[in-house]
Amino acid sequence: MSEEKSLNFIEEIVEGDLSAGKYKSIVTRFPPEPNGHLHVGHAKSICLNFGLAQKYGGSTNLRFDDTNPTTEETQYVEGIKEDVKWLGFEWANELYASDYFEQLYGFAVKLIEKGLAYVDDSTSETIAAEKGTPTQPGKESAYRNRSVEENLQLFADMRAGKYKDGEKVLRAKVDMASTNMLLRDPILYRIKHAHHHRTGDAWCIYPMYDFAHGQSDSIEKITHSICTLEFVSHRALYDWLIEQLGIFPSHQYEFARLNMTYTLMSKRKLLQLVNEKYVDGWDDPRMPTISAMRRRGFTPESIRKFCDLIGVAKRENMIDVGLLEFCVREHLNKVAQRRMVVFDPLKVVLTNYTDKDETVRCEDNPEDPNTTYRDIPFSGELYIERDDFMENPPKKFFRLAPGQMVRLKSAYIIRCDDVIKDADGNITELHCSYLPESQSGNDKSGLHVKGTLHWVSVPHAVNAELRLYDRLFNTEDPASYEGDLKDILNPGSLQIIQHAYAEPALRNAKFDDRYQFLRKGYYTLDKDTSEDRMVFNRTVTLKDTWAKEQKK
RNA sequence: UGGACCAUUGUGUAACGGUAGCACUGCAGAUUUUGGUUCUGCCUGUCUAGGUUCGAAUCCUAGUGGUCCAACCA
Repeated sequence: MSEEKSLNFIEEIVEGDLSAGKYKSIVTRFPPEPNGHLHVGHAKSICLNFGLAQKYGGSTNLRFDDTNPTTEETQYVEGIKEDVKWLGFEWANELYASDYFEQLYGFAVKLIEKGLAYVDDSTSETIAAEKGTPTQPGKESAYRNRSVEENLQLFADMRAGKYKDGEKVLRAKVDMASTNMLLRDPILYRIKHAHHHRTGDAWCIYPMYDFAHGQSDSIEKITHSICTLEFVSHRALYDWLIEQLGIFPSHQYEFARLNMTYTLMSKRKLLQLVNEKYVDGWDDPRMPTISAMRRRGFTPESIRKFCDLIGVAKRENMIDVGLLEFCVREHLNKVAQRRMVVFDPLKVVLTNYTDKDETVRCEDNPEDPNTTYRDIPFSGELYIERDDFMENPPKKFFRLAPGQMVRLKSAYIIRCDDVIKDADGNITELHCSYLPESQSGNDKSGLHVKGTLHWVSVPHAVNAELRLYDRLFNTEDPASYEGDLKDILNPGSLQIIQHAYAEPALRNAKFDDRYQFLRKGYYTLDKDTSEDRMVFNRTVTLKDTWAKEQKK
């Protein structure tokens, strides 16, 4: 029996509408503005919109809200499409608000004819001043009562390019005294002599969000138009315009956007990080963008799982970034190929090992019942992790120490006999003896050791560069920090290990392969990899209870 | 100081007038040739005050707290 999963409030609305017969099927949309790249907050919205249509048998449009030509670029359109696809969703139609410019113009004319819109010659300063404040009513514009004919002519002249930017606007005539600021004669059209990424120079007037979004929804017969909480007060205008225009009544529902600890979600600030070179582009693996998470090695499955776990509600929230990491680990644990890589080498010489061409067999993924195996070359000179050895170990240190034994993963048990140091007292290598009868899978030693270490054979080791990422900010809520962003950047957010020693199987690593470097973390090949240099990104570390124990 | 929306363990999210549950985190233990995984157990919560009701997290009122609204941005 599968357990009944409770519905979120939007699913309840949809189920209510469906069972009441209000709609036969639903239509949703994901409406990004192509002025930046998508981030994990958008992923929440994507999963919600596409997920709803999937669950209830409907369809979802991808609609670019491209009504502001000065900030929007085709480059972003392409990036957004790639991101949505990568997340695993298919849109029914690829649409653009700019497809509707002619229709929208017609809607505006209709409003003018109904006496519900007028051309205003006021400067933006005047309009702002007359708008009033949340506690004081606004003042009606001197141009508010122009005749329908005059408005029609003026609006046509606006379109014809007779005026300069900012000289005139088209405003709705609603209520300057409304307690809802958005109803105080909102601007519908403004003049912008700017090149549009799709319509080129065909237009010099562009509709505002409020006169494009709801109308586009209506044109596409969107049944459930889902957006974030800051649009709650827009809903009154949304409904008013649809009613006055007498067009298909789409309905808007609002949910709380995603906030996550240690991460910035504002497109403006993310752009700033890119422009001021605090990160290396939109897909720098430390960014919360979809493209960055992809490059870093997150899987679409794990992001979808995350979006499922965080839920959908109207309460402001702050999700622990650890939950995202949990979802990534959970999925990667199931699919990642295990490999051994030594980050900070300490040489181990097996004094009783007589050279033979030996390989040891190791499963690629113990979580996979159908796991494949690979042969790893073994030899008398090995690298282990420097911090897997301690000369004076504390209690419960299950790794290597003088006289102590550990198992080398998939190979033998070894004992540390001698610690070799240079003139300055630095440990340069360890002399150990191995127990031939302790061979992995064929252990007749009768011993059982607490610790198992990863290792790499010195003569067979291949070189790789490792990029270890940590949170970009050192404050839990960077969005609420008011000073300079660079003051809260985590200086250790990127640590590069130039020369790590990897087992030879890694030489065949391909892009999109997911690896678990044993006892270290999950890694994936970075696009900076070239013929002569392999670069791996750390997707996320493994849980490390030993590190936690030590902090106590 | 106007209006709108919101308030459940540390963080999220359920409970639709009838036993406050789930996940993450944290803690303790078992298993483990990854101090990973897996498994078991445990901790912590209904913003406050009134009211309605046999019974309130749920409904009502007031208060308190948070978020949003005065871009020719979306």
